[in-house]
Amino acid sequence: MAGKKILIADDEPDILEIISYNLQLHGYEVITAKDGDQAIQKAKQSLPDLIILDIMMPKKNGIEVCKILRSQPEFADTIIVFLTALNDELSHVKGLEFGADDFISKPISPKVMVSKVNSFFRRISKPESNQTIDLGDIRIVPEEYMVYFKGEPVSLAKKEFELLSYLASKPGRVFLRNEILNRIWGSEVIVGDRTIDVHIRKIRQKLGIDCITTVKGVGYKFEA
Amino acid sequence: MAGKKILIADDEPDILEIISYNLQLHGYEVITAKDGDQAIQKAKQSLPDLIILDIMMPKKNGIEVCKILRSQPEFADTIIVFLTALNDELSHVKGLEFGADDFISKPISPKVMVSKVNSFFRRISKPESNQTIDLGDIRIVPEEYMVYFKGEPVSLAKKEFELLSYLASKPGRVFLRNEILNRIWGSEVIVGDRTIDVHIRKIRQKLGIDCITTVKGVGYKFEA
DNA sequence: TAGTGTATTAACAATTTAGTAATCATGAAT
DNA sequence: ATTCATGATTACTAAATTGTTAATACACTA
Repeated sequence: MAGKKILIADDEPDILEIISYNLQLHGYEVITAKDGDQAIQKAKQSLPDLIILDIMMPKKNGIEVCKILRSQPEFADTIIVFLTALNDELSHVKGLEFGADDFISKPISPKVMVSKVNSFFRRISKPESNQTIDLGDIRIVPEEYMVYFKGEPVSLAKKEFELLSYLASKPGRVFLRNEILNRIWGSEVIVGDRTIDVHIRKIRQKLGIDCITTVKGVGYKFEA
Repeated sequence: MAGKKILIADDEPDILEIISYNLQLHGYEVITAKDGDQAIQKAKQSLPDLIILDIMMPKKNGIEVCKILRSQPEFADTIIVFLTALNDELSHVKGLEFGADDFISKPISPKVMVSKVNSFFRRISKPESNQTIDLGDIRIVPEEYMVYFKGEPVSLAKKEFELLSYLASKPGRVFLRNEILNRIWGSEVIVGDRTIDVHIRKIRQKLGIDCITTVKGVGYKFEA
């Protein structure tokens, strides 16, 4: 795990200090930020592997920060997690809707924090992009450029296939329109606003079921 | 895929019955076992090509069975997969540690099961380049530089033969145009854009059936 | 309830990509 | 020397994919 960079943004200096001390002890390189704007600025500057955002922060809150970062291509593979109050279900839901990968509930002990962080990296270290994805009735086989729904082969066009694979790579997680554009079309190409929608539509049509959920104003997510 | 032997071990007779019925329909020979000990005993006796183990079984659980089988040389090349509850991450990790090749999540429909099983065998089908390839109506004999369609010899030119053999070496798998160029023409030679197409066309013509599927924007794949 | 912003949809246009047939170059076989 | 098969190229056609547009539909807010 050594050498991984972690950015932590929280407006309470005590928390920042305790957490960063403990993460450093375990060989992580820690960058801190005390508000939303600083978080964005430092993130761009140091390109961390993991970003931990408190939801409640001055300047910009965690969700806004996440949204902004996620729409930049360089943060496509960065793990972003939120710090939330223990029973703040709402934030949990919203967070996933804005492209977060996971949550950590406050209050949290340093020990638990470290072990969670470890597990993030463990989990991430194997995102084999052309591995078969298997979720209940839907199976996506990149090697064959084929999707199977309840065992029946469904043939999707290239863009459709790429789009579906991308969304399905992290079921439940919302991908912002910008993220999708960056990933599927590349950051140079510019396509119209409705292009994604149309491809999504075709996928829904061909698969026959709606495994892709729209999150208005944000993006799309895959759900089994 | 015909003639492949599959051993299924599960303690629920219903599951056993449904799955084995469906696999038999597709030409597989199925052996069943209702607990861990029986699974081991029947595996040794019939040497199946694929073993499907439920994790939770009486006598010995799936992981134990897998461990024991893997320690015997005759099961080194056998595909072993686990049946697990959908989100049982732990079993997944443990399973891989003990030599499982893959997982099938429960609940599973017969159709999905059959298509997964098919793809296991497809994946395994050895890429020995000058071995006779035998797929349904088509037989490719490298040492004769000959292809037989329903027993009738079809003579292909060298490039055509190489191309077909290459594609047929992994049925179902899509080969990118670039992969094909590198393999058949070599990386130094550069040939025009339409060259592959023309050769593909000749193969399709000579064989009379379309066993080669085009994946637009990607490449070609062989399908029986 | 009208108004705003956003997504869905279908029809269409543009573009990209593959299929085809004719042609040429090469070299082996007659 | 001529014929023939192979393999590559070309220019053209056909088809599928991909992107755009414009007309709704939908949800939320004022």
